[in-house]
Amino acid sequence: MPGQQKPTMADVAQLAGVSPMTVSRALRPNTAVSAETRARIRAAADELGYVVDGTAAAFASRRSGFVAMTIPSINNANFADTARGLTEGLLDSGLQLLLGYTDYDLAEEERLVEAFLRRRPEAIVVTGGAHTARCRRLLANAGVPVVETWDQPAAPIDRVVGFSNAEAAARMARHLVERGHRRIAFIGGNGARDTRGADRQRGFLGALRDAGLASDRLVADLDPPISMHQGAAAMERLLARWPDTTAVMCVSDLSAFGAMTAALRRGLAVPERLAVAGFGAYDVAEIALPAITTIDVQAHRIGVEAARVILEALAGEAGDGGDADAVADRDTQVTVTARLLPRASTAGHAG
Amino acid sequence: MPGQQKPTMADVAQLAGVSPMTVSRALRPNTAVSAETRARIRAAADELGYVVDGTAAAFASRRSGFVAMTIPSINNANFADTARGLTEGLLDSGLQLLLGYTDYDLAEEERLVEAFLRRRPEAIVVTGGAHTARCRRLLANAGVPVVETWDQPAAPIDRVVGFSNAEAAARMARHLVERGHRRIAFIGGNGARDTRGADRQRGFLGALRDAGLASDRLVADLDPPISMHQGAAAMERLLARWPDTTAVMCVSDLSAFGAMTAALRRGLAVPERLAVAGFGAYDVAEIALPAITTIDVQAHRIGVEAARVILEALAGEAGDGGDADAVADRDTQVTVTARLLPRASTAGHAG
DNA sequence: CCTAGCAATGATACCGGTAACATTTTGCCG
DNA sequence: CGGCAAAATGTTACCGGTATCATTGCTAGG
Repeated sequence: MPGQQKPTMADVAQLAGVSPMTVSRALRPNTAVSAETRARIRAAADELGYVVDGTAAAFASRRSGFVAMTIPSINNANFADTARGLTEGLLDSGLQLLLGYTDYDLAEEERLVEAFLRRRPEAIVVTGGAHTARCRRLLANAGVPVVETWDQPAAPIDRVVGFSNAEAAARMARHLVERGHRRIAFIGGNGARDTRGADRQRGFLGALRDAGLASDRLVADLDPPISMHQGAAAMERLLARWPDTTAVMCVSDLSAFGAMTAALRRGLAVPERLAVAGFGAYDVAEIALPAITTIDVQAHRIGVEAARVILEALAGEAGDGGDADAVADRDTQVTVTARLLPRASTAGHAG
Repeated sequence: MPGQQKPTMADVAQLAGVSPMTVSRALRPNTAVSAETRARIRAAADELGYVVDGTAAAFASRRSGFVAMTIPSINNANFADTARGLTEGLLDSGLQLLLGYTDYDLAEEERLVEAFLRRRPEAIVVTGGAHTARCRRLLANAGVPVVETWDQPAAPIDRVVGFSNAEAAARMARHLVERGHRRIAFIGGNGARDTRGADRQRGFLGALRDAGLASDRLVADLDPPISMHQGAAAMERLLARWPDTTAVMCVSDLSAFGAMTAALRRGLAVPERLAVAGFGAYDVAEIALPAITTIDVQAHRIGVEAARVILEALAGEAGDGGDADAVADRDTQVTVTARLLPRASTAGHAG
């Protein structure tokens, strides 16, 4: 068996008594081949154990069948949900997802985007609106639809599916203020790497100032990906420095859970003595005891919408193309609403 | 700008005053090109904004540069860790990971494997040793190294990097028995879909019987992926049916965390009244209050080892090939040790 | 000074499909 | 039953690199 080569389309064509072109058609959907011929060709292919060489097909058709996506971390339920939504949204189109993670590093993102572009993807999805200058240039010149997600960049490269991290975090600040808190802190990350986290921090602290409160209670030197461990450690430092804090928002639910358990271990009652809020609507925030107030950014939906935006862009390209500029913003700049989910960890009233 | 086509190697060659073949060499590592020529070609490529067409390169060289991997769920820290380990292990080789998830469905795995094979991957990594008959055949005939992970199949297709789920769970059963527990339960999943979970259940219950204990306290009708929510719901049912249970192992840390919080909400002290154990060494198990006893399967290492196994297989292939059969089992059948991590959730002594 | 041997580069022939257009067959209608 | 449009199939050229082998120039050793 190992002696013989893989069969090609020509072999199948010969066995089925048709031309290679007809085989090519028969093995793809939406092509004009009679049912009888198609069945015969399928049988011949099965008999030979023939599998289409996607590499050759991609080369000949100038269509790779790939959609490339970069996310900061593969090990993150939020981004995984977005990737899942994108995969699902692309399912019927025959497009396959090429996934890579940047480790929250823009230089790594640039390398990854460059590697992806070699594969001639038919669209590219990136996380966030912050990129190196060269990466921006690569994306802009790629000649395929680009979707920035999880953010609302001031200067989008092309399409956007996201929300305002700053505004969502500001809403959480107001939530805490409304519950009577006055000594409010934020636990976040090293903004240079996690720009979305930095946006949240900015929005949160800005809202505190707008409410006339101090915004200096800040522990924000964690390196992303920000983990439960880091949240716990940050809470220790926060309490050491500002022991009279009554409420804290964390940059994600994971750090919020870590922070909350650290407080509980110290004997601080949540929410009575200390209110805790997170971000991202992870499962752990709902199941934790007490359940953690958070913001649901609809990560899965971001992926689904990104898929829709891509398919529309590709369909538009394939069409007459005359109306490309007439496409309304709502079709290329999609805002996904982030919802505040009040839970037990911020229930009751401070003071 | 949009009017002109993408430059090709021939354009770069002309600008640099060399043949296309030399350009091809200059843009790849480990090729005989003088430093001076290489620099000139790099400059020309930059000037034109040339990017190698990986599709054409893959076609011409009959090497796709892909390693395909299927995992049950993308939204799972364990499998994500394995994928990360694999990516890291392949980093220097220039191989890129093509990742897909099966949703714990063998039919879906078959579809995915088939789609991947079209891309002519240079190796395939799958999760577990259970596959449809056709999927096994596809993998066996793929003509590339196949690595089954996270398991120790009785009849491996090719290479294996894994551990015995049954044995690891049995160890946890003995751990609970040693701590004096006699009324021990298991919370698991629908075995038809999650075969590794079923192995754990089997190993756990078998060890209970070996210890002379009853093995009928079982809630195992959850559909994977088994979530925190499901763990909580399962605990409710477990306590309703067998209220005097003193210890429970869950098929994963996520369900264990859900189960534990459900018990705590009911006022059952953990571990004093009810011991809880999980599987997988997720972050949440370490940070939870109390911390959850678990088993660390070294998910990341599984990925790293799989990468090593693949690279060795590919290197062996490229070599003289005379000694292929002489490769020791330890190089193709790798066992990763699963370690029990005793924590607070099973501390103390029952009765 | 000659030549073996290696490094650097070039010429040629593909890799295995698909786009685009040409041709044949089928089906439908007046 | 003729004729024409649509469906089905075939022909041709080409996608953009790389493997392979040939060629050239140069260096080191005798």
